[in-house]
Amino acid sequence: MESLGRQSYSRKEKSLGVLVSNFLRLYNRDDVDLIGLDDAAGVERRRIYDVVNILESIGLVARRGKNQYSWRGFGQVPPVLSLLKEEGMREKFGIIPCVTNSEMVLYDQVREEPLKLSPDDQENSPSPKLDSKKEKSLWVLAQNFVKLFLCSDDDLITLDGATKALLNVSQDPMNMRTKVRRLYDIANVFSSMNLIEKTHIPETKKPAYRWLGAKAIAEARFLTAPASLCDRIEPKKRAFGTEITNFTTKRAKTDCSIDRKHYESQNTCSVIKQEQCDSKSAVKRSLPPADTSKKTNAGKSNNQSIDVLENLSSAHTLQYCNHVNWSSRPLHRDMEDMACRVWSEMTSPGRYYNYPMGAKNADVFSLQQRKHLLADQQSLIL
DNA sequence: GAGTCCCGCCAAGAC
DNA sequence: GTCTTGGCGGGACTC
Repeated sequence: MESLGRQSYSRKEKSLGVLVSNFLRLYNRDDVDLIGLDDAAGVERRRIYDVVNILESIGLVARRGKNQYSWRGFGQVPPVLSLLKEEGMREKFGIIPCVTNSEMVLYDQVREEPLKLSPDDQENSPSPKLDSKKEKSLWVLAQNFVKLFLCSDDDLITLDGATKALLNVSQDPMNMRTKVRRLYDIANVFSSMNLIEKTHIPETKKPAYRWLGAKAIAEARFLTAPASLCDRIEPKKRAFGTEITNFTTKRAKTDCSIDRKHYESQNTCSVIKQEQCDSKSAVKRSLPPADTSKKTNAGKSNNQSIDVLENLSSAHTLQYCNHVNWSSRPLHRDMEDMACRVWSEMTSPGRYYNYPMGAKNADVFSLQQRKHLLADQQSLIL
C-alpha cells in the first residue's frame, strides 16, 4: 500500500495553489457565509492556516473566532487593496493622509488587530515578543508583498527583490532563505487566484511576478453571481446610492464601448485611446470641471465598476501625461487606481488625496483640483 | 545546482 | 491539560 501510494503521489496535488483553487471553488459562492476550518480541512490542516492567513490579508475572508472564518468575497478586495496601497504610498513617499473612523472600522473588519503597529504603538505594546511574531506573520508578509506591487512602477517583481525589500539588508542569509520560502507560499496562493502571474525578466530570465489585480477580481466576481454577492457583502456602498435597477454586469461588459463614447463626448478631461489608434501619440490629460452630480451615481454602480474597468482596460491602452510628468502604464493599472480612489472617496468623502499618477507630492494639487479629478475619474468609470 | 515549496516539528496562545 | 494556531527550517522535488 505504501509503495502504491508513493507511486501515485505527486507533490503538486498538495500544493498551496491547488488547495486555494479548491478552497475558492468551495466557498466563492453567494450563499456562503461561515467557513469552518474543520469542513475546509480536506487536506492537511496546517496548510489551511497558511491559506486563510493569506486570503485574510487581502480581505477575502475574515476571522470570526476559533475555527471560524467568514467569507467576505472578492467585492471586499478592492477596498482592502486601496487601503494597502494608501499605506504603502505613505511608507514609501511619506504622504500623510487622514484616515477616518470608517476606514479603521474596515481595517478592523478585515482583521481584528490593526494592520501594522506604529513605533509608538510598539513601545506601548504589552508583549514585544507577540509583536515580533505578528511582524513575521504570513498575513503581514502577504500584505507587504501586495504593497510592493501596488506602490511600484515596475511591472515585474522578483522574489529576490521582494525579499530584500521586505527585509533589512543586514539580516542573515538564513533569515532571507526562510522569508523567501514564505514568499513562495504567498506567491503560489496569489498566482492560483490570478492576482499575480508568474513570468520572467526578459533580460536575465529570472523568475518574476506581474500584478494582475483588478482583472482577477473582476473575473472572480463575474463568475460567481456577483450581484447577489455584492448586495450582501458591500452594504457600505449602498449608502451612497439608491437601488440599482437598470445596470447588469452583462450590460456593463457589452456596453462598455457605448459608455466610453458617451464619456468622451461628455468629458474632455481624459481621453481613452483605442488600440487601432496611433500608439505613439500621447494624450494630454487636463482637469476641467466635470458634472459632480455623477458622484452619487458612481456609488450605485460601484459593484459593477470593476467589470467595466476590466473591459476598458483589456480593450485599450492609455498613454497620458499630467502637469507633473509624463508616464505610460497599462491602462488596467490606472483603472485600478481610479477604482480604489473613487471607492475611498465615496466611503469617506473628501478624505482621499487624489493626485495624478507620478505626482509624488499631494501638495501640488489643490482641493478644487482634486474634486475635479475625482469627478473625472467617476465619469470615466460610469 | 539553483530554485521551489511540501512537510511536520514545536512553541505560544486560547480555551 | 488539551486544542488551535502558525513560525520556522529541513530536505524532497523540479527544472
